[in-house]
Parts: sequence; structure tokens; C-alpha cells
Amino acid sequence: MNQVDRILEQWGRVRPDLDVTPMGLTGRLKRIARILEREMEPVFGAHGLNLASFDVLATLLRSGEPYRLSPGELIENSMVTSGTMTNRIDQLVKGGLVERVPNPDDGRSVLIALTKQGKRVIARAIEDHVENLHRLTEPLTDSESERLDRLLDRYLNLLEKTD
Amino acid sequence: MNQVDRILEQWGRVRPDLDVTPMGLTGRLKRIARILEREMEPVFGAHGLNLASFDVLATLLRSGEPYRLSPGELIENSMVTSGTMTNRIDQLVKGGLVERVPNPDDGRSVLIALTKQGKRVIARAIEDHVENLHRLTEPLTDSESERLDRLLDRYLNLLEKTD
DNA sequence: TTCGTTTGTCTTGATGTCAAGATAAATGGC
DNA sequence: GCCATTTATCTTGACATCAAGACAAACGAA
Repeated sequence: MNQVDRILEQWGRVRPDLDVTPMGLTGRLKRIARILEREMEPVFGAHGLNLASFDVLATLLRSGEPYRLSPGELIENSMVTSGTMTNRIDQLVKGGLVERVPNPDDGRSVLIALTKQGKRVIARAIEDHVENLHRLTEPLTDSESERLDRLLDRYLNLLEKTD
Repeated sequence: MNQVDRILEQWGRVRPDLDVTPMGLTGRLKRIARILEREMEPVFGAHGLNLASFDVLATLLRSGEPYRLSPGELIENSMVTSGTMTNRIDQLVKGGLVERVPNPDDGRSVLIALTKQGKRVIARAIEDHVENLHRLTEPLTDSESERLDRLLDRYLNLLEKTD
């Protein structure tokens, strides 16, 4: 009996007219996501990063050579607004991890490029992060992980389709 | 093929030495949680609330008569810091939805009590919210919802045990 | 070519959150 | 009963985010 179950029970007592079944699923999702986020942050911190800066650098690294993307491309990958991305980039520029270079194909745009130091930092951070993810998912059996991943995949596809 | 799958594929190309399998599960979780949150906000907004104020009011309502809890109890329910809860309560007091009353059993503490208006607002908001949750989970079949909920329940219990 | 529209990025102001510490009451060993 | 410690809440300062709008370049229909 965990926190979410207790919440469902309370609603059943106070508002028995409501069918709160879906709250179990969404509540657990939210809670798990929150816990995972908090477990990830210290690993980012060990490399001088936070969730936001790690997110941008990792997107650049996995885009492959020459490790350059426009702010617009970074925004698509991160589900944040343009103002947020400007701020994230500013911080990274200040830390010397990326630089803004003019986009030769579009005068309105710039390209965000990993610096040498930025590449070094994210290349190491991603290793620790992946190791941390293994630690965080390993309590589940392989079969459970697979089934959970499949169901999440299906749900995500359904949610994205609805928009 | 969605965004998360694309990310896994990119990592496979750029860093084939890393086993990024767990990233699928955690990435989808995060993304779904984010989408759900954004789908919920407009419903809260329709009642003059946001996620934070809805959270506090709903906790008070489902606690049952006399709809009073200490800030500490609210903090336990919401996974936020004490400073955050102080701010949330301040906003609700300003809006006339709750009031701070002295705690007769403990001079350090106060009780946060739903006002008449607060109770009216949250009682209506919770109905719309539950209806919205049904909409958001209904693309899944009953069987899928159940299996997903069971797996999330197990994962949440495992994560909370580890702490 | 021209000029209105679209696109890509940045700016501004407000808000919600957190960490760290302040404050005041309650608790407990002596 | 006294005082150090613990507990409950609030304060402060910093920061990430968002919505709305500003700005400049690119586009496209006439």
C-alpha cells in the first residue's frame, strides 16, 4: 500500500460518486517520473551540469559529427519553449561548453556547436548517466522492463497521435 | 517510430559501446508525464487554478471533514519543499480559497483550512479533472490500462523501497 | 521587384520551485 | 525546571521555465 493507493482510497470515501480509476495510472506515472528525475540530477551535477544543460549537450552529441544543431532543432528535441532554449544556450556559452556560430544557410538562424571541452564533458557524463539508468531500471526483471516499455511505447504513440 | 526511438537509434550510431536500452523506458515515462501534465493544466485553469493550487486543494478535499491539514501534512502528500508549500498556501490565502488557523495542539504549527469558496471551487474542479483523466487514458484498452497500472505500481514500489 | 506574411531566435516580465538558513515552539535528558 | 536538540514553518536569494511579444531575415504572390 503506497501513497497513490492511499489517495485513491481517500477519494473513494469522500467522493464515491467519482470513478477515479485512471488516477492510479497517471499518479504513478507522475511520481515515478519525478523520482527518476531526482535520481538523475546528482549524476549530472558530478559533471557540473544540470538536467537542462545535460539535455542540450546530449542532443548535440548524439546528433553526430559535426555536433551542430540550430536552436530550433534543439527545441524540437526537448519540448521546451524558445525562450527557455535561449537561456539554456546562454548558460552553456558562458561555461564554454558550446558556441553560437552563424548559420551559412539562413541569416536568421545560428548553429549551436559543441566546443572541445563541451564534447569532453558530455562524452563522460553520458557514460555515468547510462550506468545510472541501468541501476534505476534493474530492480525490474527483464520481462517486466520489456512489457512496461512496450505498454509505454503504445501509450506515448496514442497520446502523440491525439494532439 | 517516435521521438524516443529516434534518440535510441542515434545513440546506437554515435556510441555503439553504450547499452542505452533503459533510456527507452525512462524517456517514454518522462515524455508521457510531461504530456499528461500539459493536458491537465487547461482544466485546472478553467477553474482559476494551476497544477500547484489544484494539488493543495485536492489534498485538503480528499482528507475529508473538517478539510484541514497542517503544512507538514500537505508537504508529505506533494513531494515539494517547505518553502514551496509556504508559497502555494500564500497564493491560496490571497485568493480566499484556504485560510491559516492556529493549531490548538502545537504552537509551532498552523492548520490550512478550506474556505467555503475553496471547497466549492475544488469540488467542481475535481469532477472536470477526473473526466479529463478518463479522456486521457481511454485510448488504451481496459486490459492495457490494467497491465500498465500493475507494472507502474510494481516499479513505483521498487523505487520507493530503494531510497 | 515589392511588400505583406512567415519563420527563427531573442527579450521581457511573471511565476513556481529549490536550497539554505532563520525563527519559534516543543521535547527530553539531566 | 533547565537548556540543548529537534521539529514545524517561513524567509531569502537564485534559477529554470513559460507566455507574449519584439526583431530581423526569408519567402512568395502579385
